Amino acid sequence: MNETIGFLLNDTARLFRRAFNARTKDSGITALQWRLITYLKRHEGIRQGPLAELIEVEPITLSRMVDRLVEAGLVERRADPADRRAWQLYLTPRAGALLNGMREMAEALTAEATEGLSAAEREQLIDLVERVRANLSRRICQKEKETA
Amino acid sequence: MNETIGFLLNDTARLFRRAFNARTKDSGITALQWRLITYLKRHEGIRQGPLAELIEVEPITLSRMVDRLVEAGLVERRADPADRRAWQLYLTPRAGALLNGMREMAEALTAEATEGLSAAEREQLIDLVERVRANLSRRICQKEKETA
DNA sequence: AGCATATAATAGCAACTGCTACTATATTCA
DNA sequence: TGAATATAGTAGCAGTTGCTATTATATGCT
Repeated sequence: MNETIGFLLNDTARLFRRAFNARTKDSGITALQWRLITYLKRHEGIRQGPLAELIEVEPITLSRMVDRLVEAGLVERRADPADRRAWQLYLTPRAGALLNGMREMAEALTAEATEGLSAAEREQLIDLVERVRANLSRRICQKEKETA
Repeated sequence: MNETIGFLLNDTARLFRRAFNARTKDSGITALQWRLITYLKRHEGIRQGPLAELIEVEPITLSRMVDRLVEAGLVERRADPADRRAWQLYLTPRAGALLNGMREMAEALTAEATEGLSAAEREQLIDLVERVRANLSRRICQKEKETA
């Protein structure tokens, strides 16, 4: 009732993260690192800036996530031949191996989290949250409107 | 489509937090601190452990959040006369003053975030996310089942 | 060519989060 | 009463996140 949707989302996301991390404790990879890797798999060679924009985090946040993944031997930074300021990001073979083991667990966790929801309700949940995300996302990018 | 509900929730919650914090930058209070204060307002005198359980964070997480709020002069720790290990938490008058100014902003932000959603859809969103949260919450507390 | 501006990435700082381990106090039970 | 156990809270460590400022390089304009 007096529960704000923002806090509700935050709580739920945190519980999700916690459950995910508890299941991957031994593999040494966290929920968010796994997510970054799944993005990277579909955009190999991407530079940090565009990747940060893609997942909507600040460049510095991505930079440090990449730091850890490089240190863990899962991601490789290669100098961009066209721009000496930039890095291109690539997965290592080790990351690919990890991905396969994770997918199953992630799907199982998603199933547990949405237990009791019908297929239609799951779709609706995703649809509604996506619309909220789009609203919030749009709001942030409105800084660069005035020059148009 | 291949967007996991967990990551979607996480993203949306993060964007929400970011938007909230951008609006309260000058007041020096963050989204999560505000949330803790709203809980505290309804449970003055509560001890840290029960409060942590209430908002489902680890005791140490709450402990450090309280540290910051005490330092900011918004919360007061008083020794529990019945248990010398425990603290009772109280809001300072300054916190009450802050609360009033925030509520309006929070409601406006919620309205922006749910723009384009009908009243029925908003209710459904909250209902669905609450059910997911309950699933995740239950799953964590299952450690202490076997002794029953 | 040379200067002004923009961009890619990072450094410092701080808040949020949780795991494990620990201290201090309380409770239970022999 | 005294030892074993449980509980309240905290310390250390590490990952995630973003703000502001900075460095290095690229681009645009004169």
